[in-house]
Amino acid sequence: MARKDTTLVKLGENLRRVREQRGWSQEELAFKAGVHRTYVGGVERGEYNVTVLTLRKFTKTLGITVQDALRGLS
Amino acid sequence: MARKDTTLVKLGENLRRVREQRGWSQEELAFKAGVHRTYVGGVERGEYNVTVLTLRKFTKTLGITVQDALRGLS
DNA sequence: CGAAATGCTAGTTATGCTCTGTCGATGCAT
DNA sequence: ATGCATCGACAGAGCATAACTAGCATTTCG
Repeated sequence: MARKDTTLVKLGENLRRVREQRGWSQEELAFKAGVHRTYVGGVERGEYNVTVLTLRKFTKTLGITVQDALRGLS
Repeated sequence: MARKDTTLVKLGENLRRVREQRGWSQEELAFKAGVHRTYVGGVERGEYNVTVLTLRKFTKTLGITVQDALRGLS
């Protein structure tokens, strides 16, 4: 898909920031959210065009809203 | 995907409300947003798990933010 | 150094999205 | 009252890609 689209990069940055605040590794977040480890990395790098339901898995696990995750996108 | 998931139904309701406020048919919105006619209907009915970039097509066309579209989801 | 965390690639599976077409409801002409 | 056009719900088939998985390379940091 639109690899490295600025919207997706921004989303990835937001998710990574929160994950690091929680002190979790990508693998920990992946397990808690029920997705694959390498997928978390790809999302954080803005390489995947995530679906709404998958995004909700991340935000619920991280304890933030979908709005938070999408904050500041161009 | 998770057809009729409450999150997707809510998203669809939000998008439909704005489209109707604009006085546009599904086909008009589809054309302006660059997606297919039948897909708009499906999204509004909560039958599709939209991706972030597709959601942005809708929100940009409708002149709202992604946050607006995702407002009030359970 | 050495181990854990992450990056990256390639291949597969599941599904997002397109496209064609049918149907019933509605409205508005003639 | 009967065309006939627009609109939206819905199905089925196919293509594009989101998401999963395994494996190894690289970075990070004690």
